[in-house]
Amino acid sequence: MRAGTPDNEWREDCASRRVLEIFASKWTSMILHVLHTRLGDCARTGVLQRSLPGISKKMLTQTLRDMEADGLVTRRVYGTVPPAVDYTLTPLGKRFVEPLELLYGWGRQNSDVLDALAANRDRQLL
Amino acid sequence: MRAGTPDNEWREDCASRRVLEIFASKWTSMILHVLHTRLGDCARTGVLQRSLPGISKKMLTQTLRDMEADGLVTRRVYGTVPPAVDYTLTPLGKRFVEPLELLYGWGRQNSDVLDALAANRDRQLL
DNA sequence: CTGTATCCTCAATGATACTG
DNA sequence: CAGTATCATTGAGGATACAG
Repeated sequence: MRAGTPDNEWREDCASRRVLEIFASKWTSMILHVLHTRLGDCARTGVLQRSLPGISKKMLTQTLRDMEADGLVTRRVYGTVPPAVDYTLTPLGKRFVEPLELLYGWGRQNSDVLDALAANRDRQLL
Repeated sequence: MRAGTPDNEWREDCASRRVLEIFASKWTSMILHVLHTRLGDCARTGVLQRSLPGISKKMLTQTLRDMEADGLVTRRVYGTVPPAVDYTLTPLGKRFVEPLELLYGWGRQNSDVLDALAANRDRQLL
């Protein structure tokens, strides 16, 4: 597959496709969004969890660690008892908020299209 | 989870989140993109397959059928031998090209950010 | 040419309980 | 409070062979 792949914009590593891969994880986009728009780019673990109804402790930590590895957030540990940890959006992370909000903005302004799609899906459940 | 979910923008069915769900499937976005930007909104199965290096016949058909169910494309079968089938982007489908190209456009103009992310990931593989 | 039918694998996600 | 460790689930995606 690698050898036969044409040198065009459809390669696995083309810029366009990589944008979507970032948001492939179920929670990454929501963490970026809530962190930036509601929590001032920085928040403690507990605050994040309460801001993301439905997320489990496991997925929260796991996603945040992945984001840290990607350089999207910075993890700070305070040597207190009980322990306190917070996550801050990095400059790189902030840049990824841009395309995300672009998408969210489109969704908010085009809810009719999304509703039409949902209607089609419901009709399918006959 | 349903009962305890606050009535805010984080509900499973909020408009913003649904935009990303559309592109959750690995091939949907690429089919939309190639169909619109390179194939004049309509193409036969074989053409699509050759335009999407790496896709299997199974995933191609499956994704196209899902898109048809969603009202994104129209499937036309010609009673010829050998059989011919083509898929045409619906008006609804065309509207979903918009946010997709928005995202792709951002990616093309910000490849430096995507490269930075990739670099972080590589560094992680030490 | 187009599509179906199996079988298979693996990674993402979640539930639960435990630790410092 | 923050995080780790298991275990289980499940659905997406792919390989292959067959069919109309």
